[in-house]
Amino acid sequence: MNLRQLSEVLGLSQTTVSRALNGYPEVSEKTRVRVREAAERHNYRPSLRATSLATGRTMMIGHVIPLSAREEMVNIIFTDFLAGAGEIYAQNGYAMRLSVVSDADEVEIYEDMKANGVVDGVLLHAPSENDQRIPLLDSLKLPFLVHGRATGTETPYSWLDVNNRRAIQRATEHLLELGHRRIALLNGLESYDFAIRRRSGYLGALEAAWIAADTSLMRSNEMTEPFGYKAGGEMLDQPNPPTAFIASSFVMALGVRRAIEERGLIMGRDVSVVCFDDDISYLPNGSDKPIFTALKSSVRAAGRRCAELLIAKINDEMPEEQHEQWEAELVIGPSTGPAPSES
Amino acid sequence: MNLRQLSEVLGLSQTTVSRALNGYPEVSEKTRVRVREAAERHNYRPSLRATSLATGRTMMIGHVIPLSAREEMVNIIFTDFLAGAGEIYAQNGYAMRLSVVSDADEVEIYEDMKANGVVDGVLLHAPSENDQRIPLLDSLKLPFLVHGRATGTETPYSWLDVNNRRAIQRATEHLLELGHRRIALLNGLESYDFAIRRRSGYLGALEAAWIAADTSLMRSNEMTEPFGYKAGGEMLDQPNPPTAFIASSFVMALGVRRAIEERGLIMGRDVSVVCFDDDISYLPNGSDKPIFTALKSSVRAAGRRCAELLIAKINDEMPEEQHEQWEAELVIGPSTGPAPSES
DNA sequence: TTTAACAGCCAAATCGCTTTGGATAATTTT
DNA sequence: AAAATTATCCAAAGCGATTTGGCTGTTAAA
Repeated sequence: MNLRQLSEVLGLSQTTVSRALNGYPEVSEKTRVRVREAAERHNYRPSLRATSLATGRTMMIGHVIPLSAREEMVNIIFTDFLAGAGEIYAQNGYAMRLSVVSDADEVEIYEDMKANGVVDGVLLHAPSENDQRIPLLDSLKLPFLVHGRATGTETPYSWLDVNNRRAIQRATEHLLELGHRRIALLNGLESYDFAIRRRSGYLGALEAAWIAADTSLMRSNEMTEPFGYKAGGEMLDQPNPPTAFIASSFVMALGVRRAIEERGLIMGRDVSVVCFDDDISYLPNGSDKPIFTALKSSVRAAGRRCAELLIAKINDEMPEEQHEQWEAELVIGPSTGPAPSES
Repeated sequence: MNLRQLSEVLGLSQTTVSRALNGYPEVSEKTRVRVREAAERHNYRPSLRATSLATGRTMMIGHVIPLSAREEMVNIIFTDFLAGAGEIYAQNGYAMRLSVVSDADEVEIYEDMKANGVVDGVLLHAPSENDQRIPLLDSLKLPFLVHGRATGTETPYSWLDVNNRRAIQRATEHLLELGHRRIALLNGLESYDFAIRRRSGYLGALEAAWIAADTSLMRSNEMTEPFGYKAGGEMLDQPNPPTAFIASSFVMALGVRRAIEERGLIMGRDVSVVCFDDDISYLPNGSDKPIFTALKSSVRAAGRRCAELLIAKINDEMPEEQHEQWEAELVIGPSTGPAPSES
């Protein structure tokens, strides 16, 4: 049943039926009720295809996953972030459009989305330093919101981000206060802006404590369990091993723990570990008591908020670019303790 | 630039331009080249909105996430499965449409999708026993493919599934061969069909070995790390604890391991653990050597294959319903060993 | 040489909705 | 009672593609 058929059944014009259903005032309350009832009775649902051609809106929000970033992004971020965003989208009548795309096509896909008119807005993930997608989206006049930030970008844009620098700085300070001097950083890929900021927080705290950074204690890679295990193990096997680790993700910290335990050491006594915890629903940092000392910030909540901001932007309810910076919460767990005295 | 403008520029009719670009034969090779070049030059891209209204196809495939299942589904399945499916979609010009929906609306959403015409097909996740969505989708004549199976459903439908029964049966047999007699099962939610099949495999193996099932050794819940930890710990604290565990997911097995180690026991010596391993990219069961003895089957590969099958179905290249059952591979790791002798 | 077949192109209808610009009747204002 | 509003409703023009049914010349068959 389409609009024409419904209007014929009712003996009304398509205009009136359309207006009645969409709540326009040029329709008497009596007919509106009559139309609503008929629509209900005949199970009429407007074709979104036609509506979007007529209105230019698709009620879809685009998320692009570049193939190269699959390992890191799809999993860590897309998992809970999308669940959060999806909730808000649903509440507002939107749906998500995910497209996996090879890196070479990454610029073109945004032009396509604009020209094709398949989405009303775009959520940008995991920006790098000086991310080219931002000026591109801006020039395309496609509403977008960035989850994270891109240092060095001159185009103004709206974003929501965790204060990554401050978070890791606090993690480092916490370890310094416990007397640690050899603190390792297992970071995410430093092509991403968040990882750059985290390193900067780490280096800042060390510098403030007059400790020279040791490059043998700094590694950066995809945030997987095996990388945490491997890099952590190698550092522990060094002649002058670290007494503490900062891991950029919970999953990496699991790997570090495995390396520690495999060497007969005890986490929290012999070696301390702090991690950044995105508060992943099915991999929580302990349900009752935490496993790791961590800087915690819910990526699902971020997804929700990003969705809200983007929808506001699409609806032109955002007069100027908005920025939201969240502070991560320091949760003390059993994985950190005083630095072992030198022996 | 739209079709009309392009055709005006070329001095051709819209019909001819459309046909030239879409490879129809009623166009001379000379004009086709001319049209292609002009399209390229003017950066013409057909509006998907208009195309889909005209053709009735949207080049989108729907995935529905019911809110209640968020914890379990979004994460475990959606993570790698979507990455795999997304790859194939991209290769074929499709994109994914994710909608998060509250349970009450779950039936209606499919009717909506059909009536609205927003997707060309649907991928059904995590079917339960006698899943009502299957007859519904069938009656709606919306092409769909089920990842998993739904026991008790009479409607014929196409599916791809792992042989869950056989997998867990083999896991159980492996432990029995090692001499274990008290084997615990930590299963996923048994409202899902896969969990029912796994339990059935477990019970079947026990029965074949003339061992009575002990309900104090069977638990079922969301497949999270904390649940594995909690249930595993409680069982170990029982007067007559199990000597081996079967965990329905890798993440749960991590929880079990934590419970084991916390009690000063050694996994693989004092207590054995086998798990089902979906081969999650960022949480692999060890990169070089496995952590757990496991039944392994890549959920990402399943995503890829499901996408292929569904696309074939949409394109009417599937004469009758197809079924594909995959066998999980038994990987022996250090987490299993002979049952400790009674003392 | 006539006729049939075909290659190449086009005008116009179609998909199903929204929205503009009236038209008509009822109501209010003068 | 006439004029000006206002409340309701409608016809038709869009959105931008695809596709049906024809209309011309050319070429091949009779």
